[in-house]
Amino acid sequence: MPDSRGTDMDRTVRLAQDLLFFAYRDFTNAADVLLEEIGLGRAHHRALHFIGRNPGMTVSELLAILRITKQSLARVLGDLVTRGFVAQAKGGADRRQRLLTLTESGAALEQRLFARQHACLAPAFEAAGPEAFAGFQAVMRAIMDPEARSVLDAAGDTDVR
Amino acid sequence: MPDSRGTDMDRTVRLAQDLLFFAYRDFTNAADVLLEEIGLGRAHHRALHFIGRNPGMTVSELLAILRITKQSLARVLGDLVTRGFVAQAKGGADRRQRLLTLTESGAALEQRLFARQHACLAPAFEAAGPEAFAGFQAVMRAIMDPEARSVLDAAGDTDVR
DNA sequence: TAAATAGGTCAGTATTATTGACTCATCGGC
DNA sequence: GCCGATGAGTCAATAATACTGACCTATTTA
Repeated sequence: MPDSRGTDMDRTVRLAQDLLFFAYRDFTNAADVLLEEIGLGRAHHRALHFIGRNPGMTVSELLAILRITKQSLARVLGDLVTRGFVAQAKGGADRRQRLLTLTESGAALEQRLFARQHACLAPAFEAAGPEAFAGFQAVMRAIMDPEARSVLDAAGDTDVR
Repeated sequence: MPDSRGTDMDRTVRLAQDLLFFAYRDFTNAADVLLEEIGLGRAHHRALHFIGRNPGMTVSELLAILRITKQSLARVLGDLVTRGFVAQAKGGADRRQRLLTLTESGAALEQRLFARQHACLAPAFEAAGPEAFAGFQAVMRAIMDPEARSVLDAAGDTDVR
């Protein structure tokens, strides 16, 4: 006999809190074993993911997406550059910028990490069906702030349908 | 001109990675300002949330849900008990157990934190509509591991519809 | 030329988590 | 009633991720 208090929307929000916690936990866990083998953390994975998704992006752009400080990113990015997973090139238009790309081995690593999360997510989407995915996408987009939505659109995350 | 490589499902999974990252980030951020005022962290919020949702749960059950170690929980739970937000009662059937409940002030605090996330989530669900929410729920349930799904069911998270 | 911007760096600290090794009280089966 | 298993708590050391604040360099722009 759970929460029978509150409005319908209150109960919906409580449910959603649980859904977000468990789904996000298991989604991120999917890549953890591999990350530990390599000796990297989730922060490194996030950086690899977004650099792979937006090749040639600047450090500022990555900072804006991750919403962490320059000093926090420095450690992570330093590790990735040192170990040869990420390359930095001077910007053409603005030579102060460092354009970030994955190296060949960085792309290979990202691919292996991607495979883990693919194994977690793809069966879920198959099971739930395309209409459910459309609803999922609509809700997730509505939850995030407008700036994140435009980042998504800029990245070419058009409805995959 | 983004990822045109990979299968349709590959692109769907890439999109989902972004959706999960941004939505979860902004969902958790919603309560952060209030948490900082109170001098607590997200880990404290998670504990308050699940204790409020499952009153009388044991420490073991909470550990199983959060999937952290006893030592990690000890700090968080210690803070919450010391500051009078959580009460511990000896179990009736098994007196080794400590049954966790929110105190009056704990429930009040959880309510204030809940309000922040309500303000983030409710408008999103209103905007996306009930069918989208159903799809969101189906996908999120499918992403999490079976154990988490049964925790959800046990908590009375029946389809809110 | 001067201010602003992109990026990097050093130093110190906080939060959340980990592993490992214990103690104590209580339960349950024999 | 004893004894191993279990629920909970604790001490100590460490790691990952993040923060603030203060600087520095190179480059762009007004």
